[in-house]
Amino acid sequence: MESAASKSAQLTANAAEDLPAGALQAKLELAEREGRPLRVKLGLDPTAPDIHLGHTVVLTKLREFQDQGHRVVLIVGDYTARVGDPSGRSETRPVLSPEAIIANAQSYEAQAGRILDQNPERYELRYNSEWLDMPMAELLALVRTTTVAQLLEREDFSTRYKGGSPISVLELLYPLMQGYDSVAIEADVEIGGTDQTFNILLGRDIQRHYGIAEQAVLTMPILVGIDGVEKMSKTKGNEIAIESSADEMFGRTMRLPDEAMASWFELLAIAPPADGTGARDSKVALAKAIVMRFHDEAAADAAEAQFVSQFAKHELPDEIDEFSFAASDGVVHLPQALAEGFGISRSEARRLVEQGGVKIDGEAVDPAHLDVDSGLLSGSVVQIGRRRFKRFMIDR
RNA sequence: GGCGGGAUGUCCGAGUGGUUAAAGGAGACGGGCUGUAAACCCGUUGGCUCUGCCUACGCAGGUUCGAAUCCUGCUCCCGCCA
Repeated sequence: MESAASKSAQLTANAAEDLPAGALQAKLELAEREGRPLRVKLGLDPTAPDIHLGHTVVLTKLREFQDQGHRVVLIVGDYTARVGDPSGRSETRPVLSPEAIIANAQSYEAQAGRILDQNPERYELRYNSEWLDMPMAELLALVRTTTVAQLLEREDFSTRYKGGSPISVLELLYPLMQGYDSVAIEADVEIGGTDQTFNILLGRDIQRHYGIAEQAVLTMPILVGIDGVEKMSKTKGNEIAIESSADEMFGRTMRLPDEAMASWFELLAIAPPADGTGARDSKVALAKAIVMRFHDEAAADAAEAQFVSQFAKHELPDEIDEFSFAASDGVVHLPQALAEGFGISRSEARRLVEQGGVKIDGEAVDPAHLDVDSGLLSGSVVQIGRRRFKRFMIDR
């Protein structure tokens, strides 16, 4: 049987920090001694309904715990989402309606099932409203576990405080509530991104105040988005959703800056190509591996072929959505048709035409001729830039 | 309770009566180059029935030939002192 030390080493291999040092290994030893699985906690912020690669970094780590026989406890922060987590943000997040939170959580759980083992032996899902919707007296008991000075140690709080930016009491409460989650479910280990380090560590203090064994902390590095700079997130538009199509996954991966590739290979636990492989080929390998993970090998090959034909050879994509346009007098005013077909404004359509960004069947549109014969346009492929295509069909 | 500061376009941020659809930056988008990378160059970035018109600088009203800029009221936000 594998030793706790080697299991621990395996789990911390691509992690950012294992706090306090050795705590994880101690927990693993404890589990062995007591012959029980560890309860490994992950808090979910139910604001974004779609799981993207950034989420999978932590989920994959949880899966490793499951594969070692431990039990994952997902906490849907339905109650805390009414507060807003200020992590890494300079401003307060908007609050969500209870309906939206539940819908998001369900969608999240369904998608998380693609990575996690949802066998009840190894998996548990809880909503923190279950215990956070507490009487005032209990809240006060929670609040007295922590001092303001402790909270202000958190970097973004202290930065904002020093800079004279607002910090609401509600935000200060967030780490306390998250910590109480660990009390409620008696977490042995809590996992999160490095931006959660403070919150997770504070959870230990709170557990101690409640007379519960302190959790081990394991943080994972943050995966940058396809812009190569910012944390992957849907609001920044730099994400790759695990539900997206093979072509989209492939294409979006290819837009990743070279410098970010190494971190993607590591955090997504994809074997990097042999030394000496060129940057572009490495990226292709990365893109294929990602597609393979969420689709299959055939899809990955197809996506690569599609990519090569479309972007290297400048051929049309295999599948082009149709757009039916209405034509009166047998003439179509292009800005209007483009606006309707691509969901942009007419002014924007005009600008694109002027800049030579609009092509009909591969021919750049002449800005002087914005009215085109509807019969000629019908059946043509209209393209904006490199990535947007629509087959225009006359609507009889 | 007292004092002070603020609300501008996707974001940040200039602008205190007149070529201001609003400097500059970021981001984004289009073109060139290319590996849908980076770097670099050029251009665009409120809407429209587009040599012009409409809308826009927290909300409402007012002064003025003319206001994001001045006045009044309102809403919201923030800091400091207590």
